[in-house]
Amino acid sequence: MVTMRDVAERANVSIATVSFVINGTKRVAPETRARIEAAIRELGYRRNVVARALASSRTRILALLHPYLEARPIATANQFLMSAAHGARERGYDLVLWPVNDDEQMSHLLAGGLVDGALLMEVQLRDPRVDRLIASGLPFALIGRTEDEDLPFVDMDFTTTIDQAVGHLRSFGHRRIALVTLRMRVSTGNEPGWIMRVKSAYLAAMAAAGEPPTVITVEGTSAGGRKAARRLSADFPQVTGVVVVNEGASAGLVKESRALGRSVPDDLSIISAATTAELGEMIEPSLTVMTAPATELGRLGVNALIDQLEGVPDAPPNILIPCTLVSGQSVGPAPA
Amino acid sequence: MVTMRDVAERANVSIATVSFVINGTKRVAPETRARIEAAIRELGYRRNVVARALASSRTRILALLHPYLEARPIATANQFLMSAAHGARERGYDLVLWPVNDDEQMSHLLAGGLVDGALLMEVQLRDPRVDRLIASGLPFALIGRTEDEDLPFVDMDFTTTIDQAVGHLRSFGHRRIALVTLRMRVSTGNEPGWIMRVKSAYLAAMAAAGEPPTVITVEGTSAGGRKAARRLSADFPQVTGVVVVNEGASAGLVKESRALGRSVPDDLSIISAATTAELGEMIEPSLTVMTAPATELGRLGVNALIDQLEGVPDAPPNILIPCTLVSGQSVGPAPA
DNA sequence: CTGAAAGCGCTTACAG
DNA sequence: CTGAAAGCGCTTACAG
Repeated sequence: MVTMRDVAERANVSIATVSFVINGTKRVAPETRARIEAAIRELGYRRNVVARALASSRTRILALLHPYLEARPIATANQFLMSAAHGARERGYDLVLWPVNDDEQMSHLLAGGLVDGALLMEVQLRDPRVDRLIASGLPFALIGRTEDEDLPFVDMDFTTTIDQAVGHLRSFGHRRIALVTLRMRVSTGNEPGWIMRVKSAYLAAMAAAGEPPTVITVEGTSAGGRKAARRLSADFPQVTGVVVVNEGASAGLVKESRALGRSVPDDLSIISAATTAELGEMIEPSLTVMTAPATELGRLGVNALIDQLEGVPDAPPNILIPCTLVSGQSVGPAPA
Repeated sequence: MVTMRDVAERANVSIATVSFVINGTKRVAPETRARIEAAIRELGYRRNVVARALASSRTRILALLHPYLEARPIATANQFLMSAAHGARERGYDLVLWPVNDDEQMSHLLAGGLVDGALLMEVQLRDPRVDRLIASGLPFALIGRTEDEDLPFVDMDFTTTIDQAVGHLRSFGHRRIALVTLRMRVSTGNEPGWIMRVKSAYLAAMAAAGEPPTVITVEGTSAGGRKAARRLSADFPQVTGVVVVNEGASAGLVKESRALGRSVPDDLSIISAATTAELGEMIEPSLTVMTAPATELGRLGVNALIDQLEGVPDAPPNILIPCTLVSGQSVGPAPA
């Protein structure tokens, strides 16, 4: 292994000077710099990240924490990861996906000193991970919001998204519009904050429209989606439009509705929000979707975190971004 | 931050002794150990992972490298990640997903000293990453195989999988059976090794059956799947059975076949291999799938890597695991 | 069974 | 503009 010492010897300087040119932390005479850079090239030197981390007490590694990786489809989560990783790299950081499933693993990660900061996805209304994060003193940013919104976050703009989804259906003449969203098998408060926010936005939109609301929550699986279809058909036959905010259940909902003899979109119009266009295309008929702003959120989230780490003075305020409508074949005129 | 020194002082021992009890690396008198453990508890001490890494030149961090995260659906990749992460943790390691997209990032990762080893997914026949890995001296294990199979790997057993898929279709009376697999936009040799292996296995199976082969390669998207359906319908109308090994294209293939007036499975039977059951359920009709052994491969891969790191003498030989058939509604008797 | 000390490969005041 | 040196928080021969 070639170390900074090797480079220093070859360039006839001290290791401090080598460090200065590598990091650009101090002015170095051009000729000296050139000699050092040549030595680095010739030796193929690469700075040891671990030693640097110990000496500077900064690792420049950021952890992305996502709790539900095994449980549900996560088409958007990968977009988020890649976007955040790119953003991190541009600013000299590595962002890695760190599987963390329990308290012990969380402690290990937080106390180990291996990451400079954390990006939390699927934030819950009352999120014990956030408490730990705060207690540990590790800088973090949230993708999503807790109950109180005084922590640094970026998030989807659910109000705008739901308004647009409902508005889109209403523009096709639909009046009875249901919401199908996610049910978690966790205690109240431990569910992702977006579920509550989606419901609120939906209820507000229906109130504004003067129509009665219908909320159905099911698991984020095809089986969950089928269950939702049966409930809609059996208990709410008047409903002609559905807003789904449940990535994993959308396919099952469409399939089972059709199996029950309800044509999509002739009998039932469906719009799936907070998902990807590619996922919508997998379904028959291709879903009208509202694509999640995963790429934008990834960048914003990681930048918010790094701003914080680097003490950027005018860190931007918390930001909300709505989903984007992509028309498919699952929305049509309300049946007469 | 509470350090080992703090613990040592409180327990009236040297930091060496603290280190010994934390790591269990040396016999320590029971009373001393108890005193130290009490001090650790009382101070809430957690070992600094970075310092440990520098001192021991081991970080106990493993990187999972996956090149195509942005490009294609990766339902199985997450299963793999979670399984490997669990396996790593049981042996005292952390396994993280490290987004690496180019040479520079690869060098950074390999030379930085931050990871003890790497697990490579989507291995190509001639994989430049493998060359770099070898050159860097970093231990690694492959999920998949390069052209020459002399490197440590675990992989799917494509021969058995394809034999079973073809056999399953033939047991329903199908004779003309096509293969739909993945086309990469990369130069030959740089494509994932499994593509070639799947083709070979398929060709061998058809030869054994005495039937002419039909191979169609398309992108791993819904659009790619639709294209495959059109080609099948237009150019190979005699084909009544299809084996798909292209996770992202399976939905499009089914959709477009039906749109072309070909019922699944009445006119066309489809079996999708190397995917997940949940993905199969999203499609109408639910696909008969062969689920990828992602969980097993994750464990085996990470164990092979750790065995190597720890110099386990009888490291198991390379292992191949076939997919598992899960019947859906997409396979039926061949049309008369 | 325990400790003193060197060392892992860097960064960073401090001095010149 | 450059260098000598302390220090980051551990591990690990070595000695006793």
